[in-house]
Amino acid sequence: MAATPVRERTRHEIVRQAMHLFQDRGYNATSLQDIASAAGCSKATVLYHFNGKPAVLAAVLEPAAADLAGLMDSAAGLSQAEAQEFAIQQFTDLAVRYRGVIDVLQDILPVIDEVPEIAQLVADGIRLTDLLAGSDDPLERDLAKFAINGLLGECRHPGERTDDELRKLCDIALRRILRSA
Amino acid sequence: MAATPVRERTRHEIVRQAMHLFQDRGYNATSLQDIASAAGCSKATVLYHFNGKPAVLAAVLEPAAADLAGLMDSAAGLSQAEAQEFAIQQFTDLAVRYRGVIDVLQDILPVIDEVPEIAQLVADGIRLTDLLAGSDDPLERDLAKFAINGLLGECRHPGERTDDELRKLCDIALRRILRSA
DNA sequence: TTGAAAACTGGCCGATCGGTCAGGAAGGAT
DNA sequence: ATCCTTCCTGACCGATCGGCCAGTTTTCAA
Repeated sequence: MAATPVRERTRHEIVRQAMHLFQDRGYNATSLQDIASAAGCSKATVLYHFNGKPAVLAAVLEPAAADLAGLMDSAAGLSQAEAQEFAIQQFTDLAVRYRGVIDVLQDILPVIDEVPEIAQLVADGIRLTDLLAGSDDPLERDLAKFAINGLLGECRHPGERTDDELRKLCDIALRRILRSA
Repeated sequence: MAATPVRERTRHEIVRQAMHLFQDRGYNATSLQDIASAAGCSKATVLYHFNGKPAVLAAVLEPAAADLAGLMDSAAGLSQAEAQEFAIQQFTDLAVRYRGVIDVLQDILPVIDEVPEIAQLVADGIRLTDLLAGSDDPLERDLAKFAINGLLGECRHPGERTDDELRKLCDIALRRILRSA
């Protein structure tokens, strides 16, 4: 019965269907009409609840962005070595939990800086790179970026791998490339 | 001078400008009009020389695709260990030489199977993954895919790194993740 | 029951896309 | 100079996109 207002029910369904469509076809290839049809409402309704298509994207990414932001807060004050181990473990977790959402980011990368709605997410992602690097060495920082790119790509095609398989793969890959224990 | 027919001169300029635009804004975000304006001709001229937008993409990727195909031929008959070392060296070379072109692929990945014009390039890319894996172990094959994804992402933003820096980075990253000598 | 607020919608708009076509301009061999 | 081929273009087309708005339906507290 839910004291859930009508507003939240529709919003939630729109976000849910948008996530599925963004995963399947990518953000750019998904139209507001596609989202509306999948959610069982009109395109105008989508725009009634969200202030434009980028706002829908931001809502889809919001849970992951919030978790990442919290993760970054928790890492404050750790030593470089501690932070790297922390980042490997937590980011692997995050990648598995939001594997579908991360997939969505791939389609946005070329124009990610033109989407102000997710600026905080992008900023936290860059900070995460620093943590993963575990050092100020430019080479190690590049390798950390390399690792993140690899991981982003590997989260594609959900369903082809179980969560545990993906977790193991991410953990091994990150530790190999970052040369962590 | 130049036995170069008019045809080839215009075609070449279109491909050259298309490559730049695909790099800067991505394939999907580049319109035929953008390409035509940059090449100093009309959109109709672009479509006179190329049978549709995907054909322009195929022409941009053609040199890299040809080199990759040749590389795969050379690898035939090598043992798994030999092939892995061969793949690491040659693919690093290829990535550096065509760093801009590889960047273009990023924007196409979600719908790459819907572009028949570059099917051979895709097929060779998959075979390359097998070579890099150096084993039939599914984990190693996934790690090879992980490495390729990382490398694809790292070829972005040309100009931020010199060719030598990129070569070194790719070599180190591939060897770490593939645990090769 | 009623009336205002919230939720929702069909229809329309301007812009942009890839692509087509009839016909003009340029070039070269004769 | 003639003529045919190659090269090129402006105008146009249908489709689709994100977004907007006037107006209708639904919800719910009073």
